[in-house]
Amino acid sequence: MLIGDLAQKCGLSVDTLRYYEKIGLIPKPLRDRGGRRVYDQTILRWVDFLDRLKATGMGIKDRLRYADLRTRGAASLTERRQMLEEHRDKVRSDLERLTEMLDVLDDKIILYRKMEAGEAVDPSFENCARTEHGAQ
Amino acid sequence: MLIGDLAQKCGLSVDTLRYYEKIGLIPKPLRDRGGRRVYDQTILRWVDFLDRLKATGMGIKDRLRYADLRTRGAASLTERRQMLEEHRDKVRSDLERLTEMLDVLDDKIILYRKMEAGEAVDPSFENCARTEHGAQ
DNA sequence: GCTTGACCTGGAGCGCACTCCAACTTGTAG
DNA sequence: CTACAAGTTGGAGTGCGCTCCAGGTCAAGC
Repeated sequence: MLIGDLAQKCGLSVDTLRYYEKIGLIPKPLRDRGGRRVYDQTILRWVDFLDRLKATGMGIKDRLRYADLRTRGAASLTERRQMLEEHRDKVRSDLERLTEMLDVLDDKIILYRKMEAGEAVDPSFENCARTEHGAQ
Repeated sequence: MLIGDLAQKCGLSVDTLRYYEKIGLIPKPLRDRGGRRVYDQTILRWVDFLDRLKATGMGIKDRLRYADLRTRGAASLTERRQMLEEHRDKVRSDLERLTEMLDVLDDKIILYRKMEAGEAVDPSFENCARTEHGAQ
């Protein structure tokens, strides 16, 4: 599998893959006679997992740290688990914050609908800590 | 309320507040005789709301767009509602993705624990699309 | 043999979102 | 009156995460 195929399969650009290799996020692949990178299937799982870490808000430094641990093999299992546990906790609290915000958004959307309908809005909404109406 | 007080109350730095003003995210406040910015309480709700939009992944461009609409007053209610609805949908799908990822993390952490305990791991995990073990 | 397209490298550039700095003015406490 | 903390400005710098570019090589199809 050449870099273009991998890019297509994992949804990253060729440039991004080379960038990831440069900073050490993905291991250096073998090369063919012509010097082209040749990947095997296993890289796909790794790239996908990296993508999940990224999608859940893990920055490049921590992903690098994790990638580095990974290259150390089984000896780093415990450290990796600890990283994942910390990250999981972070994701959990992100989830809570997001859920909360979803409610705020829903409330606000309902309020806007009412205002659009010309309904008189309870003036106390002015003092609702979760509301920013902005109708000046 | 001077800029330092506001900064403390809303948890942003003085520099960030001035930056937000510069790019148009927050309205230009009145000034006192000495040229210092003087904020009233209402700014707090707005800054908090902006912060929520940011915390839920709305970029600066969209926050700017929203801020701009806000300055137009009631005439922009519908557009603002539409923006919020779109954003809410995005947040909802983020939530789903995050929840899914949480499961992946939990699975992986459990797997790591087992591996740490020296348990033989079902070789089929190699082929589990959601798993990236990295134990080389 | 030649064209075409995918690959290679090193390095520059970019958008976001701040963050810091120098040099200056102003308000307040002792 | 003086010291100093906190404010002001314009502009430069930072870190992240890519993204693009020039100039070159290589492999495969016609």
